[in-house]
Amino acid sequence: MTLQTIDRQSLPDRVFEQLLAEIVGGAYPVGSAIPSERELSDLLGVNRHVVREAVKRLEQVGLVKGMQGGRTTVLDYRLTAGLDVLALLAEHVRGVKPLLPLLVAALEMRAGIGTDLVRLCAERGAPALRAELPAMAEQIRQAGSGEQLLELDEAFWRVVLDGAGNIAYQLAFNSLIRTVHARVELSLPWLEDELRRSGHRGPIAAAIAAGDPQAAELAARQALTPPEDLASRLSRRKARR
Amino acid sequence: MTLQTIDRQSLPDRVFEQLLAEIVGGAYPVGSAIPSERELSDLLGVNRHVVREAVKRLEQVGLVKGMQGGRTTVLDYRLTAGLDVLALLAEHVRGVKPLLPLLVAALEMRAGIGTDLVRLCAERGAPALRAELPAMAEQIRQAGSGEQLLELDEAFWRVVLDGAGNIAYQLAFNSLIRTVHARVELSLPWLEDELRRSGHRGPIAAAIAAGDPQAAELAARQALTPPEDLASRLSRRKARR
DNA sequence: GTAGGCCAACTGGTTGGACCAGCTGCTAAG
DNA sequence: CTTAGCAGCTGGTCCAACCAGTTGGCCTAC
Repeated sequence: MTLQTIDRQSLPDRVFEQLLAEIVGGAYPVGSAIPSERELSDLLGVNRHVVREAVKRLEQVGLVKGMQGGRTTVLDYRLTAGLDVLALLAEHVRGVKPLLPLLVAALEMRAGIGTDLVRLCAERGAPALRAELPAMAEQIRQAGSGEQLLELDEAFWRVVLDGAGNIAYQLAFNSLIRTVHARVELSLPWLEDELRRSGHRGPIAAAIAAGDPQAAELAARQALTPPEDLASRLSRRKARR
Repeated sequence: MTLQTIDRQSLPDRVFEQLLAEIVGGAYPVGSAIPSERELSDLLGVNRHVVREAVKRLEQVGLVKGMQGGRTTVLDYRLTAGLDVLALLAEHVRGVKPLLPLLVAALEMRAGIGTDLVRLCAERGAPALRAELPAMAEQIRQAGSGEQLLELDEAFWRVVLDGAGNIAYQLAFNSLIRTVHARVELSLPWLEDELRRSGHRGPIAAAIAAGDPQAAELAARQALTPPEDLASRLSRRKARR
């Protein structure tokens, strides 16, 4: 038998997930009110403090808005939520149909900020730091495939992020990484494809190390731009499982 | 006397802010533990549930990590936090020195995703939607200056976001908007500058309406790229107050 | 002397119940 | 018919426990 880590979710976590699924699933339309804390407490058989914590989390990520005395109402997350919800959505959305657009959007954004990042890194990264990249790319090439690729690729980008020296990009990258990790079964095969297709980050690393912003940008664009048929390819993979 | 809205912050909000300021201020280095819930409860003269809620918020945004039985320790937010913290940092960081890099980073990111956005919108936005933009640009031109500019500019970008049809960018935009709004006194004058300098979104709107991705990208790059001396200009403004 | 297990004293997690504070809609007085 | 006001909701805060893990030191057994 294979042992696996048991997920020890706290009660508020589980309540949060249920409410999140209900909300993004459309059970509570924008503008409508979710059940009161006491009601949820009864319904879920859990203390009011617990549901309170869960609701507060929803509030913080921008999915609902509560006010003292009034009810807690559902917001349009596309207008109020920050990038952090993307991972939550990817993780808890049910069914492939609504999931694919999320992942494609994340990849598209990764491509956009990725090209900008390599340019910035090539322009202003410290030479010693930039010189590390080719070796890391070589490591990626040798890794071949598997979960280790995710780690190595992330490490590669963290160095680039360091070189670019932009905290906003750094934080956005964390959000995107979390989104991708939320669905490894979909994102890992795609990453393997991408790396194989584009020279395992080699061209990007070389251009940055050489301090050539234009070349780096070009290499990144070629490597990261999601192919036209990405959506269909991802869904085929999913269907094959 | 001029009346102003009184900020009715909840207790957890205020505790959260204090802890946030302490942490980003370096009072608790990465890896160290913050005081226990009971200790904070005593220290701040507030119920444990209140400090608990505040700590939970810190945990959710990725600034600390707690576990049952163990203490709650501080994380390196640059590695663990999502883009949502940027606004929190901008709002609660004290002093101009650490603030400016944050705003410059946000502007840089806005430029990066902005150029990508207008391209996507020009490529795949519905013609009717794209046709709205020139009129909105004209509105911006006529507005001249003032807080209304922020609203009009935001509305403009929301239409572009709609046309680009990328949820990740949409959410990231919300995070950036919040960052900018956190320091209106700095961001508004800069926005006025930018709009005046770049034709009040007119060139961008025209290119998108014409369905010309390359032209749109070029116009956005010219309009949004922060000038070299941005940091010094912002600080001079600040000093002048 | 040291490796090992065990226990006490922390930590955060959860519960119940009470009361405060503010919104909302019904209702009774004008 | 209008309107002031109260009743019954909502979320916000408090208190006082107890449960459930982690940690570190003591203390035994080798």
